[in-house]
Amino acid sequence: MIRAAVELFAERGFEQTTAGDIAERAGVTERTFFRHFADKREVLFDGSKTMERTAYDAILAAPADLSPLDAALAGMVAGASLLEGRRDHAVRRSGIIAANPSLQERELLKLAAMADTAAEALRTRGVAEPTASLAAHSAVTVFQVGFARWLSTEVSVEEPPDVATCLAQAAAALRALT
Amino acid sequence: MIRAAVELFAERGFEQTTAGDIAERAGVTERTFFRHFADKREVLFDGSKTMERTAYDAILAAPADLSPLDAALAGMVAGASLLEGRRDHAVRRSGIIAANPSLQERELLKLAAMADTAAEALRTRGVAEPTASLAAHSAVTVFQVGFARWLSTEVSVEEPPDVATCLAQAAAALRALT
DNA sequence: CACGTCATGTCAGTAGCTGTCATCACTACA
DNA sequence: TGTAGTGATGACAGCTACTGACATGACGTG
Repeated sequence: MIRAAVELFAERGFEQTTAGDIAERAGVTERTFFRHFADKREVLFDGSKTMERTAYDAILAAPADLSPLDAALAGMVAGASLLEGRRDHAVRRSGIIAANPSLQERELLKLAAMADTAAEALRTRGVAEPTASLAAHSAVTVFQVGFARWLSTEVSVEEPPDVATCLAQAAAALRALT
Repeated sequence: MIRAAVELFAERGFEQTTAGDIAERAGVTERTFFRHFADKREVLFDGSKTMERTAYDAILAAPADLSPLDAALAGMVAGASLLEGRRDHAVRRSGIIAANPSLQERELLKLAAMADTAAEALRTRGVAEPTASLAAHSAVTVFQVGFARWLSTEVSVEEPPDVATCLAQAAAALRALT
């Protein structure tokens, strides 16, 4: 169903695709579609929970002497690494989301959830508020900026971009702010 | 209509209130409601455009020797100042939004729009990417954290909290991250 | 072979939202 | 004063996202 949805969204656009269309191409009923996905948008955000947990675990597993921001960033790198081998898919998905405000909303909600989870992990590490929230949000911002850069770099210049490298660059730019 | 909507959302909750209910209490038709608001959620985000523009103008008007982050923060303070005298309303609105994920999505979209606008203002000031985006997003994060703190401080302790003060505290905590 | 349970199909219904046309107030201008 | 244009609203039909309820069939377990 995910594959069917991505295909259709890419062909006709998100709004022009009905839930029935996706179900039909996937060979199931519309009702069945809504039993697997809470709503039509959710079909594009299947792996978000996994990424969230991965980041959470990585933050807890980070060396104890890391600063809150560095620990949160380690979580982001771990989460982003999950997509390392699937750049083409990520690019197409990103294009679909960029073309539709309601999908952007959903993406922002997922990122906010990741920030909340990261803050929770930092608190478990003993970081107090509002430092935990600020570090988590900052790390997610770095994730956004670095990830976008990773997606936008041309592959034609045969220099295979690395997610972790892009995030590190964004992190460096963030530190330069103060 | 905005007043009618806020009342009903507070009484029965967002999902339990239909667009027809709001329209009826406001003395208009459901169709008329949707002519004024793009969707049911939008009724809670009426002033967001104004705040966005205020922040944009303030960033452009900020002293030229301010750092990107400080200029962006000046914009946030200017935007937040619009709500200075309406804390009670902001608190009630915040409670409604916190109780509904789809409203949180919309709020995140508005904040992202503010971040984009702030980044645009910074670029106009001559700030390059990705510094502009990072500074803008960081400033919005400070806005979120500081604003939440402003809303959560008890009024009973007769110490009238100041929006700008709350934002300044959050900004200080952000700087302490690095 | 009987039984539970789990995924799916079917059907009816609600609500968010949109297009279209008619109506009505208000304004401008002859 | 009359008339034409403009903008807001009401009325109505229609589509689609999503949900609840019930029936059916596959499958593993005893």
